[in-house]
Parts: sequence; C-alpha cells; structure tokens
Amino acid sequence: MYTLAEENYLKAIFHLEHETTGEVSTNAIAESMETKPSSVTDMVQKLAEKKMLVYKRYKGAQLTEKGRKIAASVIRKHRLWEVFLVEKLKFHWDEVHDIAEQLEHIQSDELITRLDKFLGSPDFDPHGDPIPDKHGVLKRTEKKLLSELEKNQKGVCVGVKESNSDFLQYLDKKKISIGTKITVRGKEFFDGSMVILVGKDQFFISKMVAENLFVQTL
Amino acid sequence: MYTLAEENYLKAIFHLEHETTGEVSTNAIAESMETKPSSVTDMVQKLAEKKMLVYKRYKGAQLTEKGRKIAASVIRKHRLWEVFLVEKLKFHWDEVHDIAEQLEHIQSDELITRLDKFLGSPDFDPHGDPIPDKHGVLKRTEKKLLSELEKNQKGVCVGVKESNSDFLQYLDKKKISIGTKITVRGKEFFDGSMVILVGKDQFFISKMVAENLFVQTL
DNA sequence: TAAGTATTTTAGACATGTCTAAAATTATTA
DNA sequence: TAATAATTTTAGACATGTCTAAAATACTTA
Repeated sequence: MYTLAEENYLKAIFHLEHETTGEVSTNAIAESMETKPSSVTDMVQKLAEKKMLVYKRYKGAQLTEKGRKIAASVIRKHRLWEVFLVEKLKFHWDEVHDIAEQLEHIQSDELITRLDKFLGSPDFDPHGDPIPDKHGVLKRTEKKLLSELEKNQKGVCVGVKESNSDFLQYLDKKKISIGTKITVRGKEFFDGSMVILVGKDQFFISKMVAENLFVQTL
Repeated sequence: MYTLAEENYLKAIFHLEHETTGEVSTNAIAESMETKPSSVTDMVQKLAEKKMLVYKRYKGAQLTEKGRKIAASVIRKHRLWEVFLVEKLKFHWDEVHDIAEQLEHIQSDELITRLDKFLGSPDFDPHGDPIPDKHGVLKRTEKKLLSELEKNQKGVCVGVKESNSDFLQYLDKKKISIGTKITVRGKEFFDGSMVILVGKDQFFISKMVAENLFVQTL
C-alpha cells in the first residue's frame, strides 16, 4: 500500500502539525526524523505528487485529507500495539515505543479490527495519548497532569509523564492503572501534595507523583 | 540487524534444504521466491560474503550455521505469530500466512520471549508445523496424516492439510483443535473411514476427513 | 563426444531513499 | 536596505535490491 518511508514522513508531519499552526518546515521535519533537510525536500516533493500533502518551495508542507487519514491510521496502529504490549505481554510503559514503531507498519485492516476488539477497543494508549478511531478521527482530549486538578475534581488515569520502574511499581501498589478513576479530596498549597480517592481507598500522594500522572478530566 | 530481503532469502533456502538434499539451486530459490534467477545470484553472493551461506558459482548455495540460525529464528517468529492470530485473534488457519509473513520481521528478542510465554510456549503452529526453539533447534517430528494411523494408535492433532471454512467448522463441532488427542478405534479397508476417540466421545469420520488432518504420533 | 538445451552468471539499467556540497531563497539586523 | 545569517533546494553520488539481455557454464542425448 504505502512504503515505510512514506508512512513515517506522514506520521512525523501529522505530529508536527499538532504542535504548531500552519505549514510544517523542512527543517522541523528533518530534525524530528533525524534525517537531513535535503532528504526531506526530496520526499516531500514525492508525497505532494501523490496528493498526500500540499507543498510550496521554501514554504513547507501541509497534509491533505488523504495524508492525514494515512497518518492517523498509522498512529492508531502504533497505539493499539502499545496497549497490546503493556496489557497482554506485560511490558512496562517505557519499553514499548521501539517495538510499536515497527508493528505500526504491518498492513492488514482485518488484523487491526480484531486486535482492537481483542483489547476491548481502548480509547488511550499506555502513555495516555488518545487512539484515533478507524476513520482517523482523534478525540480532542483534555489530558492534564493530576497536579492541575482542584479539590473535588475527578479524572481518569490515562498515562504517566515519565515512567520508571519504581514509579510504576508504586502505582501498582496503589492500584492505579489506565482507566482508574481518581477524585481529588484535598490539596495543599505549600508542597503541592494531595489526598486522593481511588476506588474506596483514600490516601496521600506527593507533588512529585501528582506531576507525573496524566488524567482525563470528567 | 538483518534486512528484510536477507531474512526472506535465508528462510526460503532453509525450507528448500529440508525438501531436498545438498546444495540449493539458483533456479529453485528464484521460483520459490517468485523472483528472477539473476537477482538470486546477486543476493546469494552478498549472503556468502556475510558468511550466512556457502556459495560456489554454478553449484548452488548451502546455509552455514549462522544462516541456519537466522532462518530458524525468522520461522520461529512466523509460527508463533500464527498461533497468536488463530488462538487469540480468532483468525482461521488459512487466513494468517500473509500477516505472519510481515510480523516475522519485527526485531525484538524480548517481544518473542514474552509472546511465546503469553501463548503457553506452543510446539506447533496452526498448520501443524513445529516451532523452532529459541536456539533454532527444530524438533524433527513425525507429522502424519490421521489416515496413516492404524487401529489403536494415538496422535495429537497438530494441524490440517487443506483448510476451508466448512472443514474448520466441522472440527469445531467435533471439538478437535490443535493439541487434541485422538485415538484410532477402528479403520475400514474399503472406504478408509475410521472410528476415533476424542476425549470421551467416540465417533465416525470419513476418509476425506482422515486425509486432511495432521497428527503427531505418540 | 559434439550439438543442443537448460541453467546460471554478468553487465548494465532502474527505483527508492539517503547523503554531501554548493547554489538559491528567505529572514534578520545593523 | 544592504550585508549577513539561516533555511531550503538542487545536483550528483551512493546503497540496496530488483530487472532484462546477453554471455558463460553445465547437462542431455543422439
């Protein structure tokens, strides 16, 4: 269908478009892909010929609807595979990126349909990023750090900011994982610590923990 | 690690070595890979430089220990993924080859270690072919058609010869799947039909069925 | 064993995607 | 706004893996 290089370029440009506004520059693409600007120019011209993006010399690139859909489908596959690796194969959240980077290029619609079903049609990947649906629609989501919530606000845990084994084990112990509902019961000004409700358990967490957990506000 | 083309050549040669004896000819490789003999010559020379096989002009190729191990690891991955697709994603046995053909090239030892464990370290793929172990050792197995067994012999179902939906549904109904133990209770000369024991159920099967089921004799 | 046939290799070309070095364009700032 | 700096593109080369056409070698058989 599409080559590996094509998919990687479209994916990179898709991400860059979400970080800034307007056209994406050659240099920005080169940097994010760890390649040279001259290579990017070549490739972007080819993608423009294939109507996957619009390109004007010296002005940068912008995905077309076609290009956007291809990129979203690759990202959907990436994130679904990450869920598989963490939920089923018990990888840690920080070990799965490179493997998903390969798995995202497997070509089979039926495979992804079945994988999605097998995983229970998850909405978020293990890093808390939303999974585009099969039409390439990405729910614009309010992903916040737990530390940004105020007293009495609720959120669903959707991921961690930086993951390390100790922190993940701490979360395990506290029975916090993706999908866990968290309610803020109290918040201290001076040190940013919180008291939160998880299930029926209420406990204290430090600022460090609150600043490392992503939640989806409810 | 190794390129896609390298892995595919080694795999094809590995299979051909098991079908005949001695060196594998350029033409045979070309035919099995649906490519041209001239392309094979080029590639085989490169693989010889990398010590993955031994090659003499006009005399064909033979895998070295190194090449054999790489090939076996690719085949191991292919067959483990096939088990995953059938057992976990509920694909039919005849739908999984093309997808496994892509998945077999994913590079990550840890992934395969975990996948193997997740699947319960299976010994056979859904077609009844043995899965090489992590050291590339392939159990030489006595895969036979059920029709070749005599009265009172036992076997474990390891796959089907030709699979079609109707036949797979028939097996489902009779509670026969990979790993199922089958005992031959009777065999008729004139039409090749059999009476077999599956679990606690004893029933009649036609020659057509007996000639389409692979078993591992016990 | 010589001639004809089949197999295999070589030579040269091509497609994809990358790179370096140099040229062109755009942006900055004095 | 002219000079300088930064960005971007072009030109030409290279690596991988493929192909066709032609040459070399091996196999068959009369």
